[in-house]
Amino acid sequence: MERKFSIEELRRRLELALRPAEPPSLDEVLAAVERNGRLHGPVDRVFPAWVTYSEYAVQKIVETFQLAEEERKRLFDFRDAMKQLLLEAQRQAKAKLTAIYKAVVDGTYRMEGNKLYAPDGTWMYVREGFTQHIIIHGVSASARFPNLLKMPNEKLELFQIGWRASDEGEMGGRPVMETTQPWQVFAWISLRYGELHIHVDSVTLTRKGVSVEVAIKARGWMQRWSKAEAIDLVANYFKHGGWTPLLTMWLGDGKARRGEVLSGEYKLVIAAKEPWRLGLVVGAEKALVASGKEAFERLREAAGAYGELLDLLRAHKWIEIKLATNDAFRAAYKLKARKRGNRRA
DNA sequence: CTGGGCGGTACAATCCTCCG
DNA sequence: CGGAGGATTGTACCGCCCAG
Repeated sequence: MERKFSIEELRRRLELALRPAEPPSLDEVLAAVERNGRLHGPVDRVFPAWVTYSEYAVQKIVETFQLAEEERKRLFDFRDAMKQLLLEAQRQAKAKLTAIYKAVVDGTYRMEGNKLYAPDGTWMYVREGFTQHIIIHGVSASARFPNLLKMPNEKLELFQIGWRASDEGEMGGRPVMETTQPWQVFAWISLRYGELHIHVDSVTLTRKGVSVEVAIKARGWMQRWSKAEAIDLVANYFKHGGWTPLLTMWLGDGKARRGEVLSGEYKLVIAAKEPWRLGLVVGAEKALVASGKEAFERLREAAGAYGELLDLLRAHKWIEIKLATNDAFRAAYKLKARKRGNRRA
């Protein structure tokens, strides 16, 4: 059944998006990132959450990695650029959504093609069957990100291939990442360091509040692999016992199944158009690449120093690997979950 | 060439129904 | 009443065009 555009539903989502909200605490932000990697909520909560996360990540990176003065400076510049972009995007999003909300309430809006217009010309995509979102215009910046990991080129390339095989795209011959998950920004640019072009792309109205899409182009790298080539490379390395590209591919397109891992069921399932290239086919466009606790062990080992970064980023999929491979971590996690459950009950 | 605007859509993630 | 699988929703990935 095709989703029908409903003005009542739009109004509900706009109210949620514009609801006054306090900025979240760092703990709340990290809890959201650990849960499913995403940040949702009113505009006044989501943008500050992104800022808080970026500040946290940069601070942690500085504390964790040995960096030269110049590299630290670049990191702080990157953080400041992100903050400025996010706050500018927040203002623009708020202004646009407010104008649209007013038009919806007053009944002064007008539909044309895929767009809903407010009287002042502000518009939003509302096409049937697609996500309602506004485009953020002119909020972009150049920045540089240091080479934190300083790994040998051969190892770096293996990680890059995995991202390319999953979430990484291409724009004008350069690698790009568009994401609504802040941990992915840092996990990715650490492997595509150097000159970046950052762009706040759009703000989507979801049932749980808005989400923000950030696009980053790595200007210092050429895109060397097509999607299909990268997937073949991952499969080939894996056939010969290489787990490194599989780790980043799993971070991108792996199925996160925390419940199964917590109940002792260990399966590495990856989404792919041609799943047979990767392993046993388990349902439409899904491959069971490996199973057993050892598979998660291999992924954790393959991470090496990259694992330290994923640790501090609190990436939800990395947490799954840790839950599968670290008994103390799993026990602490279950204890925390139980406490939360008790409080609620 | 790069940056930016516009838009399209495949498919992953999540929700929810319904069947045993 | 749990969970398989279908339906819905959101995101990730893509391409084209234009200006500077």
